[in-house]
Amino acid sequence: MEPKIAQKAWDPKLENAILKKWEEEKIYDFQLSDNNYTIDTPPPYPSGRPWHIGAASHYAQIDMIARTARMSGKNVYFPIGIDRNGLPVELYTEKKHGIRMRETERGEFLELCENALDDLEAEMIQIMKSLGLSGDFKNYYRTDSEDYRKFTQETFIDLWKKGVIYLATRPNNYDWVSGTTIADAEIVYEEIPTKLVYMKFITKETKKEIIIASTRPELLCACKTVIVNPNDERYSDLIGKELIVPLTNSEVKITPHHSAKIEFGSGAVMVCSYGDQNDVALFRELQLDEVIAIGLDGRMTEVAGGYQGLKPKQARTKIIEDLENANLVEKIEDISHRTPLSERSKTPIEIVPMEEYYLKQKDSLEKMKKLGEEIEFHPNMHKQILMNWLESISIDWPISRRRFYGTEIPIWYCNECSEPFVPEPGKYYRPWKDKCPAEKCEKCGNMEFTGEERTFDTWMDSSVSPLFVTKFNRDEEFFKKTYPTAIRPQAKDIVRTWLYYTLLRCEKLTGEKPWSEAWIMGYGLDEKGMKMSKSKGNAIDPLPVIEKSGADTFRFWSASEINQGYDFRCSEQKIESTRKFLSKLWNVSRFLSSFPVIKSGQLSESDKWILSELDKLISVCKEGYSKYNFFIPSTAIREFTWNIFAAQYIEIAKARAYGIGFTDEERDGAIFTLHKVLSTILKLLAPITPFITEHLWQTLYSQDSIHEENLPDIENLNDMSEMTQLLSEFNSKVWNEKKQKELSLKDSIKIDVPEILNQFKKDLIAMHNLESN
RNA sequence: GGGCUUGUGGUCUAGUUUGGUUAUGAUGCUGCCUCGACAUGGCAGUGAUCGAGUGUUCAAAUCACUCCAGGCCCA
Repeated sequence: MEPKIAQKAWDPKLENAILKKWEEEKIYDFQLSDNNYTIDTPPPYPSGRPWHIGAASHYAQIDMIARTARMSGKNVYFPIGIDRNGLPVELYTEKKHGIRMRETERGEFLELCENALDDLEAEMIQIMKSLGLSGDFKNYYRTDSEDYRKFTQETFIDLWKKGVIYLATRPNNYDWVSGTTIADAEIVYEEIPTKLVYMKFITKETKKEIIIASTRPELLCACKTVIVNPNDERYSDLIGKELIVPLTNSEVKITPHHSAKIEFGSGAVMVCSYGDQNDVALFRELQLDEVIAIGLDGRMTEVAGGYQGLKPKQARTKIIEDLENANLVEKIEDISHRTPLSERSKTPIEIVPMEEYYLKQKDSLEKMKKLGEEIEFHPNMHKQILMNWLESISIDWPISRRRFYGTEIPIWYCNECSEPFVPEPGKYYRPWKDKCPAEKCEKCGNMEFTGEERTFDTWMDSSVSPLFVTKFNRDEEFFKKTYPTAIRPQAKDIVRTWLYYTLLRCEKLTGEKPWSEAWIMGYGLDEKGMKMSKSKGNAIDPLPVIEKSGADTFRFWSASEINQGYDFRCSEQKIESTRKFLSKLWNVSRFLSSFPVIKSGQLSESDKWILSELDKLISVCKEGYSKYNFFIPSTAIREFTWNIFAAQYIEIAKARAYGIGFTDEERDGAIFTLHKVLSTILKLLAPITPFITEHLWQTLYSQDSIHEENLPDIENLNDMSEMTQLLSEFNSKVWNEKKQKELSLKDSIKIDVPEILNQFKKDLIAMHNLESN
């Protein structure tokens, strides 16, 4: 009989037609029911070309989660969104157009950002679609849409009213030339020659001289402690004693701290507000009172006494002079110092306390730990990232940014008394250009307002994704039936940001956890295990890879090569070689397509054996799927299909399937079993490789989509797995002997079937053309 | 500098939780083979002192400690 499948290999080009069919038949459309399974899909950020191949792999696996749930009988809600707020697009736009954000009119700059995002987004959507994501593309959302930003603002207003948001002045990176705070990403470091001044401090009790080296002597007035390494024997008897600071004559304590390097300078370090980021950390850790020595104008403040009004560099020259005149300098070394500069103005940044908005989090940490305990993590080890982070949180969350492309903070200030006005929720507010909705100030009656120019930290937007997709505050029934969502799939590098902030915000807004499970994926590295980056030139563009090898190949590679939660290496060669398995599956199907699909037959012992192996496979796969660990089913299916089903069983059953020397009932047993095994394999594999399984399923077994089927159930058949190795050893033995005697495989040979394989004797004799006893 | 994590044939990977024959599978390489699904195939072979060291034990890839190298996040 002619095979129904004519082509000799799986052609990835067939994927396009299948995609189109799925779209036309709307098989993944979501209708609200009582059995909803909501995925809090990560909205990817279009930060530049090409998209990260690790991210593409990540989304392929998220789709496997959706398909697994769907084939387990759940009503899957799989929203698709794009995250579009934040710094990267601003930097991308500045570079692309050769402009500067603060020198460009705000509205104009926002438009350029939006256009850039549209371009990058189009490519990401194309990749997600061609990967076969069964998500809701028709209603995909953007975090910079009016709707989403309105929602972010609403949740902020809610929290403002609850009193968990406050303004506070804390140290920030500050570029006094362009008058703005600087994100860490905008700092560049340069080696700059500077003077290391060895100054004489005096112990209060014994009047002993202690030498302390610093590159920032102008900050003596802001010195609050001196640290020494606890292992530094020179100072061990001075720990806890007081020192007199030169010139200012204030008193500070000597504190032990591991960050003091014994070999640098004199080993004793003065801690000032703020010489560098280490000072900030120490002030926080040791709970010191900060002194503001440098103001927003970039000049020394009144605490600097006689140096007030000077720029730090001028003050430094002057203070060194004064120290030398007072004989308070031991020596001065010329050194090269790694200095943080503003990328923009190329001037050294200062760390200056500035007023920003904060969201309270310190008082919620115990609650967060409890929720963290309740959420099931896949793999469980990554729960530790969250727990460790909760242990180390020491300040509240600063949520305001002095940037343009983000959700605006919806606040106006009275020009007269500075009283803040926070509007009613329900509208999208842009205070930098919109008129204040209030007629007059509630406090003083003044009618003039100034809009807030700052935007939110981008995590303020992303952290409400589960609330946005479940229509919190906008569709009560929908929300009730979809929240808390089922699962949060995400990458491991943003557990401390996205996962944590989502937990925090959702708890504060709803009192509940946002999801029951969290699924954490590792990071995609290059083939040598190094981080991929455009500058290193080792980034792999996923689009051509998917176009060449096909989405199923890419997906099967992702499933079978990536151990759950661990970092993984990406190599084009590896991806391409995965295709061999799909080819094997195709040809097995092609062979079976020459036999009719029948409902029953008389099962031989070999049929019972393969069905018992199949039963074991089902149980292994379902166990893997229940943990959303696709490595387990993909490798188990490959092993079974290739090395047991194709290599052993098909060869054993082939002669019987052709019916030569067997009764019709015996023949039908083989044909029935062949189809039963293949159709089960296809269903088991459908969540991982949706295209080829759909094509084969519809060609061989049904008009309907395989993705509307359920995963097969085990039948608890008698375990015959001890036969598997015996059969394959016997078959190898026959094949080897024929080879040694230079016989063709169809030639007859005299070998006895061993006693233990007696039950398979008839099949084995026909298979090998044995002249047997 | 701190926290978490990884290190198994040329390459990738299973096994480490709970120590126990000859360390799993894929890929690569070599040789042979067109036998009625498949040369994108079949068969056979090659190849690992399990990152290094020390310790515990009758027994260590597996447990403990130290070191080296990579990754992620935070300074």
